Amino acid sequence: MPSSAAVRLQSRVDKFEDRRRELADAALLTLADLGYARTSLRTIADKTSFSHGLLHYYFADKIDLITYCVRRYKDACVQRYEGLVAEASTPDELAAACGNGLAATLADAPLMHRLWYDLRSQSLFEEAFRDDVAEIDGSLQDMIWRLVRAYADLTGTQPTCSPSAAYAMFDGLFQQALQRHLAGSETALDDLRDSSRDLLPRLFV
Amino acid sequence: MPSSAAVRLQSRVDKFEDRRRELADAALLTLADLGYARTSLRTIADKTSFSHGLLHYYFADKIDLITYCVRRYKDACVQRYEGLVAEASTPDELAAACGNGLAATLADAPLMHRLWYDLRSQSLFEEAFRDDVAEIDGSLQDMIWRLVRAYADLTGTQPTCSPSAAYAMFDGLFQQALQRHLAGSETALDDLRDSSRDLLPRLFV
DNA sequence: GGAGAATCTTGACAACCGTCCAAGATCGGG
DNA sequence: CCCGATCTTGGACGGTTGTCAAGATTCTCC
Repeated sequence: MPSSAAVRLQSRVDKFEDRRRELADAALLTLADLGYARTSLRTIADKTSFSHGLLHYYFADKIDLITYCVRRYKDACVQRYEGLVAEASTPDELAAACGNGLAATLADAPLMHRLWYDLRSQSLFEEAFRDDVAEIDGSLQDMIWRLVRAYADLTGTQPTCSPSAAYAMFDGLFQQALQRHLAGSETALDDLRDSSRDLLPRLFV
Repeated sequence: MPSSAAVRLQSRVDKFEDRRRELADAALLTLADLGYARTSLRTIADKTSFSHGLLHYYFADKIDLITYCVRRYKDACVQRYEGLVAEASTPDELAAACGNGLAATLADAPLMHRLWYDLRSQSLFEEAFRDDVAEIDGSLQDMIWRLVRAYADLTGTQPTCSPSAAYAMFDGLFQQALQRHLAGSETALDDLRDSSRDLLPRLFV
Protein backbone atom coordinates (compact mmCIF):
# COMPACT_ATOMS: atom_id res chain seq x y z
CA MET A 1 0.00 0.00 0.00
CA PRO A 2 1.45 3.38 -0.97
CA SER A 3 2.04 5.97 1.68
CA SER A 4 -0.26 8.97 1.71
CA ALA A 5 2.65 11.10 0.54
CA ALA A 6 3.07 8.79 -2.42
CA VAL A 7 -0.64 8.99 -3.17
CA ARG A 8 -0.51 12.75 -3.12
CA LEU A 9 2.54 12.77 -5.30
CA GLN A 10 0.94 10.36 -7.72
CA SER A 11 -2.25 12.35 -8.00
CA ARG A 12 -0.23 15.50 -8.51
CA VAL A 13 1.72 13.87 -11.31
CA ASP A 14 -1.49 12.57 -12.83
CA LYS A 15 -3.00 16.00 -12.72
CA PHE A 16 0.05 17.47 -14.37
CA GLU A 17 -0.08 14.79 -17.02
CA ASP A 18 -3.80 15.35 -17.59
CA ARG A 19 -3.23 19.02 -18.09
CA ARG A 20 -0.41 18.31 -20.50
CA ARG A 21 -2.74 16.14 -22.53
CA GLU A 22 -5.40 18.81 -22.50
CA LEU A 23 -3.02 21.48 -23.72
CA ALA A 24 -1.50 19.14 -26.29
CA ASP A 25 -4.88 18.26 -27.76
CA ALA A 26 -5.76 21.90 -28.09
CA ALA A 27 -2.37 22.72 -29.58
CA LEU A 28 -2.64 19.83 -32.02
CA LEU A 29 -5.46 21.53 -33.87
CA THR A 30 -3.38 24.60 -34.63
CA LEU A 31 -0.25 22.59 -35.25
CA ALA A 32 -1.98 20.36 -37.76
CA ASP A 33 -3.38 23.41 -39.43
CA LEU A 34 -0.19 25.41 -39.85
CA GLY A 35 2.66 22.92 -39.53
CA TYR A 36 5.72 23.03 -37.37
CA ALA A 37 7.65 25.87 -38.96
CA ARG A 38 4.74 28.29 -39.18
CA THR A 39 3.37 27.73 -35.72
CA SER A 40 4.58 29.67 -32.72
CA LEU A 41 3.63 29.12 -29.12
CA ARG A 42 1.88 32.46 -29.28
CA THR A 43 -0.25 31.45 -32.25
CA ILE A 44 -1.32 28.34 -30.43
CA ALA A 45 -2.16 30.37 -27.35
CA ASP A 46 -4.19 32.84 -29.40
CA LYS A 47 -6.24 30.12 -31.05
CA THR A 48 -7.00 28.51 -27.71
CA SER A 49 -8.00 30.07 -24.45
CA PHE A 50 -4.61 29.50 -22.87
CA SER A 51 -1.89 32.02 -22.35
CA HIS A 52 1.42 31.54 -24.09
CA GLY A 53 3.19 31.39 -20.77
CA LEU A 54 1.12 28.39 -19.77
CA LEU A 55 2.38 26.35 -22.68
CA HIS A 56 5.90 27.06 -21.59
CA TYR A 57 4.98 26.05 -18.09
CA TYR A 58 3.89 22.59 -19.18
CA PHE A 59 6.29 22.03 -22.05
CA ALA A 60 9.98 22.73 -22.02
CA ASP A 61 9.89 24.14 -25.54
CA LYS A 62 8.26 23.90 -28.91
CA ILE A 63 9.98 20.63 -29.71
CA ASP A 64 8.75 19.05 -26.50
CA LEU A 65 5.22 20.11 -27.32
CA ILE A 66 5.07 18.94 -30.91
CA THR A 67 6.65 15.55 -30.30
CA TYR A 68 4.26 14.97 -27.44
CA CYS A 69 1.33 15.83 -29.71
CA VAL A 70 2.31 13.69 -32.66
CA ARG A 71 3.32 10.72 -30.57
CA ARG A 72 -0.04 10.83 -28.86
CA TYR A 73 -1.89 10.87 -32.12
CA LYS A 74 0.11 8.16 -33.85
CA ASP A 75 -0.42 5.76 -30.97
CA ALA A 76 -4.16 6.08 -31.40
CA CYS A 77 -3.70 5.71 -35.12
CA VAL A 78 -1.86 2.41 -34.97
CA GLN A 79 -4.36 1.00 -32.54
CA ARG A 80 -7.22 1.98 -34.81
CA TYR A 81 -5.64 0.45 -37.88
CA GLU A 82 -4.95 -2.86 -36.17
CA GLY A 83 -8.65 -3.20 -35.47
CA LEU A 84 -9.60 -2.62 -39.08
CA VAL A 85 -7.34 -5.39 -40.27
CA ALA A 86 -7.89 -7.98 -37.54
CA GLU A 87 -10.98 -9.66 -38.91
CA ALA A 88 -9.88 -10.87 -42.32
CA SER A 89 -9.88 -14.63 -42.80
CA THR A 90 -8.67 -15.03 -46.38
CA PRO A 91 -5.67 -13.51 -48.15
CA ASP A 92 -7.86 -11.49 -50.50
CA GLU A 93 -9.95 -10.22 -47.63
CA LEU A 94 -6.82 -9.19 -45.80
CA ALA A 95 -5.38 -7.40 -48.82
CA ALA A 96 -8.66 -5.57 -49.31
CA ALA A 97 -8.82 -4.69 -45.61
CA CYS A 98 -5.27 -3.39 -45.84
CA GLY A 99 -6.19 -1.01 -48.65
CA ASN A 100 -9.45 0.01 -47.04
CA GLY A 101 -7.76 0.57 -43.72
CA LEU A 102 -5.07 2.81 -45.10
CA ALA A 103 -7.56 4.81 -47.14
CA ALA A 104 -9.86 5.19 -44.14
CA THR A 105 -6.97 6.28 -41.94
CA LEU A 106 -5.98 8.87 -44.46
CA ALA A 107 -9.50 10.11 -45.03
CA ASP A 108 -10.15 10.34 -41.32
CA ALA A 109 -7.54 12.94 -40.47
CA PRO A 110 -5.35 14.02 -43.37
CA LEU A 111 -4.07 17.05 -41.52
CA MET A 112 -2.68 14.93 -38.73
CA HIS A 113 -0.77 12.79 -41.17
CA ARG A 114 0.50 15.91 -42.83
CA LEU A 115 1.86 17.03 -39.50
CA TRP A 116 3.54 13.68 -39.03
CA TYR A 117 5.35 13.94 -42.33
CA ASP A 118 6.27 17.49 -41.50
CA LEU A 119 7.76 16.37 -38.22
CA ARG A 120 9.63 13.54 -39.88
CA SER A 121 11.13 15.90 -42.42
CA GLN A 122 12.19 18.29 -39.71
CA SER A 123 13.91 15.43 -37.93
CA LEU A 124 16.31 15.21 -40.86
CA PHE A 125 17.61 18.60 -39.80
CA GLU A 126 16.85 18.86 -36.11
CA GLU A 127 18.68 16.31 -34.03
CA ALA A 128 16.21 16.73 -31.18
CA PHE A 129 13.41 15.12 -33.18
CA ARG A 130 15.30 12.03 -34.25
CA ASP A 131 14.62 9.72 -31.32
CA ASP A 132 10.90 10.34 -31.19
CA VAL A 133 10.56 10.05 -34.96
CA ALA A 134 12.53 6.82 -34.97
CA GLU A 135 10.25 5.39 -32.32
CA ILE A 136 7.07 6.31 -34.18
CA ASP A 137 8.53 5.00 -37.42
CA GLY A 138 9.33 1.78 -35.62
CA SER A 139 5.79 1.34 -34.38
CA LEU A 140 4.44 1.93 -37.88
CA GLN A 141 6.90 -0.52 -39.35
CA ASP A 142 5.80 -3.09 -36.80
CA MET A 143 2.20 -2.44 -37.70
CA ILE A 144 2.92 -3.10 -41.38
CA TRP A 145 4.99 -6.15 -40.62
CA ARG A 146 2.24 -7.70 -38.52
CA LEU A 147 0.03 -7.25 -41.55
CA VAL A 148 2.56 -8.93 -43.82
CA ARG A 149 3.01 -11.85 -41.47
CA ALA A 150 -0.74 -12.27 -41.16
CA TYR A 151 -0.89 -12.48 -44.94
CA ALA A 152 1.95 -15.00 -44.88
CA ASP A 153 0.03 -17.14 -42.40
CA LEU A 154 -3.12 -17.08 -44.49
CA THR A 155 -1.29 -18.01 -47.68
CA GLY A 156 1.26 -20.35 -46.16
CA THR A 157 4.08 -18.52 -47.93
CA GLN A 158 6.98 -16.37 -46.82
CA PRO A 159 7.55 -12.68 -47.54
CA THR A 160 10.52 -11.95 -49.79
CA CYS A 161 11.42 -8.54 -48.44
CA SER A 162 12.57 -7.00 -45.18
CA PRO A 163 10.22 -5.33 -42.70
CA SER A 164 11.78 -1.94 -43.35
CA ALA A 165 11.43 -2.27 -47.12
CA ALA A 166 7.78 -3.28 -46.77
CA TYR A 167 7.12 -0.30 -44.55
CA ALA A 168 8.96 2.03 -46.91
CA MET A 169 6.84 1.01 -49.90
CA PHE A 170 3.52 1.28 -48.08
CA ASP A 171 4.64 4.56 -46.64
CA GLY A 172 5.53 5.84 -50.10
CA LEU A 173 2.07 5.01 -51.37
CA PHE A 174 0.45 6.59 -48.34
CA GLN A 175 2.48 9.75 -48.53
CA GLN A 176 1.78 10.24 -52.20
CA ALA A 177 -1.92 9.66 -51.62
CA LEU A 178 -1.90 12.26 -48.86
CA GLN A 179 -0.17 14.72 -51.13
CA ARG A 180 -2.68 14.23 -53.92
CA HIS A 181 -5.64 14.15 -51.56
CA LEU A 182 -4.68 17.49 -50.08
CA ALA A 183 -4.15 18.91 -53.56
CA GLY A 184 -7.78 18.11 -54.29
CA SER A 185 -7.46 14.89 -56.26
CA GLU A 186 -10.72 12.95 -56.31
CA THR A 187 -9.07 9.62 -57.01
CA ALA A 188 -6.29 9.73 -54.44
CA LEU A 189 -8.14 7.64 -51.87
CA ASP A 190 -9.27 5.04 -54.35
CA ASP A 191 -5.81 4.82 -55.85
CA LEU A 192 -4.33 4.29 -52.40
CA ARG A 193 -6.89 1.59 -51.71
CA ASP A 194 -6.03 -0.23 -54.94
CA SER A 195 -2.29 0.22 -54.94
CA SER A 196 -1.83 -0.90 -51.36
CA ARG A 197 -4.15 -3.86 -51.85
CA ASP A 198 -2.02 -4.86 -54.83
CA LEU A 199 1.25 -4.26 -53.04
CA LEU A 200 0.68 -6.90 -50.39
CA PRO A 201 0.89 -9.95 -52.72
CA ARG A 202 3.86 -8.39 -54.51
CA LEU A 203 5.89 -8.79 -51.34
CA PHE A 204 5.73 -12.57 -51.73
CA VAL A 205 7.23 -13.17 -55.17
CA MET B 1 19.49 38.16 -87.66
CA PRO B 2 18.64 39.95 -84.40
CA SER B 3 18.91 43.70 -84.18
CA SER B 4 21.76 45.09 -82.15
CA ALA B 5 19.26 46.27 -79.57
CA ALA B 6 17.94 42.74 -79.30
CA VAL B 7 21.46 41.42 -78.94
CA ARG B 8 22.15 43.82 -76.13
CA LEU B 9 18.89 42.92 -74.44
CA GLN B 10 19.60 39.25 -74.83
CA SER B 11 23.05 39.53 -73.36
CA ARG B 12 21.68 41.54 -70.50
CA VAL B 13 19.07 38.88 -69.76
CA ASP B 14 21.71 36.19 -70.00
CA LYS B 15 23.91 38.05 -67.59
CA PHE B 16 21.04 38.43 -65.17
CA GLU B 17 20.30 34.72 -65.46
CA ASP B 18 23.95 33.80 -64.97
CA ARG B 19 24.09 35.84 -61.83
CA ARG B 20 20.92 34.22 -60.58
CA ARG B 21 22.50 30.83 -61.09
CA GLU B 22 25.64 31.91 -59.32
CA LEU B 23 23.75 33.16 -56.29
CA ALA B 24 21.48 30.12 -56.27
CA ASP B 25 24.40 27.73 -56.28
CA ALA B 26 25.98 29.55 -53.37
CA ALA B 27 22.69 29.68 -51.50
CA LEU B 28 22.07 26.01 -52.15
CA LEU B 29 24.95 25.03 -49.90
CA THR B 30 23.51 26.83 -46.91
CA LEU B 31 19.97 25.80 -47.74
CA ALA B 32 20.92 22.15 -47.98
CA ASP B 33 22.73 22.48 -44.70
CA LEU B 34 20.01 24.10 -42.63
CA GLY B 35 16.75 23.39 -44.45
CA TYR B 36 14.03 25.74 -45.49
CA ALA B 37 12.57 26.70 -42.13
CA ARG B 38 15.87 27.45 -40.43
CA THR B 39 17.46 29.41 -43.24
CA SER B 40 17.00 33.14 -43.63
CA LEU B 41 18.23 35.31 -46.45
CA ARG B 42 20.57 36.88 -43.95
CA THR B 43 22.07 33.55 -42.96
CA ILE B 44 22.71 32.76 -46.59
CA ALA B 45 24.31 36.14 -47.07
CA ASP B 46 26.54 35.65 -44.06
CA LYS B 47 27.76 32.26 -45.23
CA THR B 48 28.54 33.56 -48.68
CA SER B 49 30.25 36.75 -49.72
CA PHE B 50 27.03 38.34 -50.91
CA SER B 51 24.96 40.92 -49.10
CA HIS B 52 21.43 40.09 -48.10
CA GLY B 53 20.12 42.93 -50.22
CA LEU B 54 21.64 41.34 -53.29
CA LEU B 55 19.65 38.19 -52.83
CA HIS B 56 16.51 40.22 -52.72
CA TYR B 57 17.60 42.02 -55.85
CA TYR B 58 17.81 38.78 -57.84
CA PHE B 59 15.03 36.84 -56.19
CA ALA B 60 11.57 38.10 -55.36
CA ASP B 61 11.54 36.30 -52.02
CA LYS B 62 12.68 33.26 -50.15
CA ILE B 63 10.24 31.00 -51.95
CA ASP B 64 11.46 32.17 -55.33
CA LEU B 65 15.01 31.42 -54.30
CA ILE B 66 14.52 27.98 -52.87
CA THR B 67 12.33 26.68 -55.67
CA TYR B 68 14.86 27.93 -58.19
CA CYS B 69 17.63 26.14 -56.32
CA VAL B 70 15.91 22.80 -55.95
CA ARG B 71 14.51 22.75 -59.45
CA ARG B 72 17.98 23.40 -60.79
CA TYR B 73 19.45 20.56 -58.81
CA LYS B 74 16.76 18.02 -59.57
CA ASP B 75 17.06 18.60 -63.30
CA ALA B 76 20.72 17.68 -63.13
CA CYS B 77 19.82 14.74 -60.97
CA VAL B 78 17.35 13.21 -63.40
CA GLN B 79 19.75 13.65 -66.29
CA ARG B 80 22.49 11.92 -64.36
CA TYR B 81 20.32 8.99 -63.38
CA GLU B 82 19.12 8.39 -66.93
CA GLY B 83 22.73 7.94 -68.00
CA LEU B 84 23.42 5.35 -65.33
CA VAL B 85 20.51 3.23 -66.47
CA ALA B 86 20.77 3.58 -70.24
CA GLU B 87 23.31 0.88 -70.90
CA ALA B 88 21.64 -2.22 -69.49
CA SER B 89 20.80 -4.91 -72.06
CA THR B 90 19.18 -7.63 -69.94
CA PRO B 91 16.40 -7.41 -67.33
CA ASP B 92 18.72 -8.38 -64.50
CA GLU B 93 21.30 -5.86 -65.60
CA LEU B 94 18.66 -3.18 -65.69
CA ALA B 95 17.36 -4.07 -62.25
CA ALA B 96 20.88 -3.99 -60.88
CA ALA B 97 21.58 -0.69 -62.60
CA CYS B 98 18.38 0.69 -61.12
CA GLY B 99 19.50 -0.16 -57.60
CA ASN B 100 23.05 0.99 -58.16
CA GLY B 101 21.85 4.22 -59.73
CA LEU B 102 19.56 5.12 -56.87
CA ALA B 103 22.19 4.29 -54.30
CA ALA B 104 24.80 6.31 -56.17
CA THR B 105 22.44 9.26 -56.47
CA LEU B 106 21.76 9.16 -52.77
CA ALA B 107 25.40 8.76 -51.81
CA ASP B 108 26.44 11.57 -54.10
CA ALA B 109 24.55 14.36 -52.41
CA PRO B 110 22.36 13.29 -49.52
CA LEU B 111 21.92 16.84 -48.28
CA MET B 112 20.40 17.92 -51.57
CA HIS B 113 17.83 15.17 -51.43
CA ARG B 114 17.10 16.11 -47.86
CA LEU B 115 16.34 19.61 -49.03
CA TRP B 116 14.05 18.25 -51.71
CA TYR B 117 12.02 16.29 -49.21
CA ASP B 118 11.94 19.31 -46.97
CA LEU B 119 10.59 21.41 -49.79
CA ARG B 120 8.00 18.79 -50.68
CA SER B 121 6.79 18.65 -47.10
CA GLN B 122 6.52 22.41 -46.94
CA SER B 123 4.43 22.35 -50.09
CA LEU B 124 1.76 20.50 -48.13
CA PHE B 125 1.33 23.67 -46.11
CA GLU B 126 2.51 26.46 -48.38
CA GLU B 127 0.39 26.85 -51.47
CA ALA B 128 3.17 28.75 -53.25
CA PHE B 129 5.35 25.63 -53.46
CA ARG B 130 2.76 23.33 -54.92
CA ASP B 131 3.23 23.96 -58.61
CA ASP B 132 6.99 23.65 -58.59
CA VAL B 133 6.88 20.56 -56.41
CA ALA B 134 4.29 18.97 -58.66
CA GLU B 135 6.47 19.60 -61.68
CA ILE B 136 9.56 18.10 -60.09
CA ASP B 137 7.54 15.14 -58.85
CA GLY B 138 6.27 14.70 -62.37
CA SER B 139 9.73 14.60 -63.85
CA LEU B 140 10.84 12.05 -61.27
CA GLN B 141 7.78 9.93 -61.94
CA ASP B 142 8.56 10.04 -65.66
CA MET B 143 12.11 8.99 -64.93
CA ILE B 144 10.92 5.96 -62.98
CA TRP B 145 8.33 5.09 -65.57
CA ARG B 146 10.89 5.14 -68.38
CA LEU B 147 12.83 2.66 -66.29
CA VAL B 148 9.79 0.45 -65.84
CA ARG B 149 8.99 0.51 -69.55
CA ALA B 150 12.57 -0.30 -70.44
CA TYR B 151 12.29 -3.32 -68.16
CA ALA B 152 9.01 -4.23 -69.84
CA ASP B 153 10.67 -4.08 -73.24
CA LEU B 154 13.54 -6.29 -72.15
CA THR B 155 11.25 -8.90 -70.64
CA GLY B 156 8.44 -8.65 -73.14
CA THR B 157 5.89 -8.28 -70.35
CA GLN B 158 3.61 -5.49 -69.14
CA PRO B 159 3.78 -3.65 -65.82
CA THR B 160 0.81 -4.26 -63.51
CA CYS B 161 0.80 -0.95 -61.70
CA SER B 162 0.31 2.69 -62.52
CA PRO B 163 3.19 5.12 -63.10
CA SER B 164 2.34 7.05 -59.96
CA ALA B 165 2.24 3.92 -57.81
CA ALA B 166 5.60 2.80 -59.16
CA TYR B 167 7.09 6.18 -58.39
CA ALA B 168 5.56 6.22 -54.92
CA MET B 169 7.10 2.90 -53.98
CA PHE B 170 10.58 3.73 -55.27
CA ASP B 171 10.31 7.08 -53.59
CA GLY B 172 9.37 5.43 -50.30
CA LEU B 173 12.45 3.24 -50.47
CA PHE B 174 14.65 6.18 -51.37
CA GLN B 175 13.32 8.41 -48.66
CA GLN B 176 13.75 5.78 -45.99
CA ALA B 177 17.29 5.09 -47.17
CA LEU B 178 18.07 8.78 -46.97
CA GLN B 179 16.69 8.96 -43.48
CA ARG B 180 18.75 6.02 -42.29
CA HIS B 181 21.84 7.11 -44.15
CA LEU B 182 21.75 10.50 -42.49
CA ALA B 183 21.19 8.88 -39.12
CA GLY B 184 24.47 7.06 -39.60
CA SER B 185 23.29 3.64 -40.75
CA GLU B 186 26.06 1.72 -42.49
CA THR B 187 23.70 -0.53 -44.40
CA ALA B 188 21.27 2.07 -45.71
CA LEU B 189 22.88 2.34 -49.13
CA ASP B 190 23.19 -1.40 -49.62
CA ASP B 191 19.63 -1.93 -48.48
CA LEU B 192 18.43 0.67 -50.95
CA ARG B 193 20.40 -1.02 -53.71
CA ASP B 194 18.89 -4.40 -52.93
CA SER B 195 15.34 -3.34 -52.21
CA SER B 196 15.00 -1.22 -55.34
CA ARG B 197 16.58 -3.91 -57.50
CA ASP B 198 14.02 -6.33 -56.11
CA LEU B 199 11.14 -3.93 -56.50
CA LEU B 200 11.39 -3.68 -60.27
CA PRO B 201 10.31 -7.28 -61.05
CA ARG B 202 7.58 -7.05 -58.42
CA LEU B 203 5.83 -4.47 -60.58
CA PHE B 204 5.15 -7.13 -63.21
CA VAL B 205 3.25 -9.77 -61.27
C1' DG C 1 -8.72 30.19 7.78
C1' DG C 2 -4.27 31.05 6.69
C1' DA C 3 0.56 29.85 5.14
C1' DG C 4 2.95 27.99 1.51
C1' DA C 5 3.12 25.65 -2.79
C1' DA C 6 1.10 25.11 -7.19
C1' DT C 7 -0.76 27.08 -11.20
C1' DC C 8 -1.44 30.78 -14.36
C1' DT C 9 -1.19 35.65 -16.45
C1' DT C 10 1.02 39.36 -18.11
C1' DG C 11 4.39 42.19 -19.84
C1' DA C 12 9.17 42.99 -21.03
C1' DC C 13 13.30 41.58 -23.27
C1' DA C 14 16.74 40.67 -26.84
C1' DA C 15 17.24 38.42 -31.07
C1' DC C 16 15.80 37.64 -35.44
C1' DC C 17 13.05 37.90 -39.58
C1' DG C 18 11.67 39.79 -44.52
C1' DT C 19 11.27 43.92 -46.70
C1' DC C 20 12.40 48.22 -48.39
C1' DC C 21 15.29 52.14 -49.62
C1' DA C 22 18.80 55.56 -50.31
C1' DA C 23 23.26 56.09 -51.50
C1' DG C 24 27.62 54.46 -53.31
C1' DA C 25 30.21 51.49 -56.72
C1' DT C 26 30.68 49.68 -61.16
C1' DC C 27 30.04 49.14 -65.89
C1' DG C 28 29.29 50.14 -70.83
C1' DG C 29 28.14 52.96 -74.76
C1' DG C 30 28.85 57.42 -76.86
C1' DC D 1 36.51 60.40 -70.49
C1' DC D 2 31.93 61.00 -68.94
C1' DC D 3 27.19 60.05 -68.00
C1' DG D 4 23.39 57.21 -67.31
C1' DA D 5 21.97 52.51 -66.43
C1' DT D 6 22.85 48.74 -63.78
C1' DC D 7 24.52 46.52 -59.79
C1' DT D 8 25.55 46.30 -54.89
C1' DT D 9 25.77 47.67 -50.19
C1' DG D 10 24.35 48.27 -45.59
C1' DG D 11 21.20 50.24 -42.56
C1' DA D 12 16.34 51.25 -40.89
C1' DC D 13 11.70 49.64 -40.08
C1' DG D 14 7.81 47.04 -38.34
C1' DG D 15 6.66 42.72 -36.93
C1' DT D 16 7.34 38.11 -34.79
C1' DT D 17 9.74 34.88 -32.13
C1' DG D 18 11.27 32.15 -27.76
C1' DT D 19 12.39 33.04 -23.22
C1' DC D 20 11.92 34.56 -18.79
C1' DA D 21 10.58 36.62 -14.42
C1' DA D 22 7.59 38.92 -11.33
C1' DG D 23 3.18 39.14 -9.74
C1' DA D 24 -1.75 37.42 -9.32
C1' DT D 25 -4.60 33.62 -8.48
C1' DT D 26 -5.94 29.12 -6.97
C1' DC D 27 -5.21 25.00 -4.51
C1' DT D 28 -3.61 22.05 -0.53
C1' DC D 29 -2.98 20.83 3.78
C1' DC D 30 -2.40 21.66 8.63
